[in-house]
Amino acid sequence: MRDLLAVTKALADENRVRMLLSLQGRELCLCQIIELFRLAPSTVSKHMGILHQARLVDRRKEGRWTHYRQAGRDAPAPVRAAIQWVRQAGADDSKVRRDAERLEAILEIDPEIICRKQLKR
Amino acid sequence: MRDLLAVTKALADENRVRMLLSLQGRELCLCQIIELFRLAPSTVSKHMGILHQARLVDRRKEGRWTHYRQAGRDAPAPVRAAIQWVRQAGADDSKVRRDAERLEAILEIDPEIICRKQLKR
DNA sequence: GATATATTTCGTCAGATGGCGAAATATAGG
DNA sequence: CCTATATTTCGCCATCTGACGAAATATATC
Repeated sequence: MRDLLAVTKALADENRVRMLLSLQGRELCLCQIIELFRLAPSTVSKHMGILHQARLVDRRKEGRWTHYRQAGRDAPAPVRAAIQWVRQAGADDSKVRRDAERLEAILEIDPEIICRKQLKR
Repeated sequence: MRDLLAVTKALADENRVRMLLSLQGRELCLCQIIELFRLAPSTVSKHMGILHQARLVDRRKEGRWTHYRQAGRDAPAPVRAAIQWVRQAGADDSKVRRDAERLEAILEIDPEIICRKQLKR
């Protein structure tokens, strides 16, 4: 029940659902997610922590950067099923689609530059 | 996104998940659910309302009684998928199992008698 | 229609949650 | 080791949520 609720609670927030879906097929570093959603770094970090604790996303640390991606084969079956469900249920949502579009633009920019900009705010 | 979040928020509470799973294969009237979870009638009613609004449960009014059951074929595909997911993810949870056991005992009793008892509290 | 009763709605309260900025932490590079 | 920088942790505040009891609603029965 604890694991189940960790997943459902993680998915019970719009921003977290959109963050999870923005990791479709690729890995993103925190600053890219911050840029995509334009929320405070601390807020995004907390959200990703909640997704991570529910095992919905994997975390990879590389130097100063933290990369996140959707949980893979090693995740528990119910968690993988949950990701599949969200993908289907959110597939043709307009916000999700617009996130994907904006993400394309962000991926054009060198992450180094993105982070510099964020400090100035 | 609204529909998706209605479902995940509905499932982000332990009592609601257990209530949904107590409707496994059968219909229950509100007073039976109240008896099973020993929460205030108003609380249970609100929970069932949230599950209903997310379309996870169907509601059938018969006289003074309201019967609830898991959503069926007419529910949207993502909702049906969500129910399947919860069933799997909660299948061998100890609380869910104990709920099922206690429910068996409650089903032995005439609902009329259950409701009378509840008024006296 | 008056009464009993099953459920819902409303008002309230305590605790959880999401947001932020400031401070702390960790690591790369001079 | 000192600085810059990417991220996390902490403390705070506004809002949301789940719980209850009281009151309102709906319906069966007298």
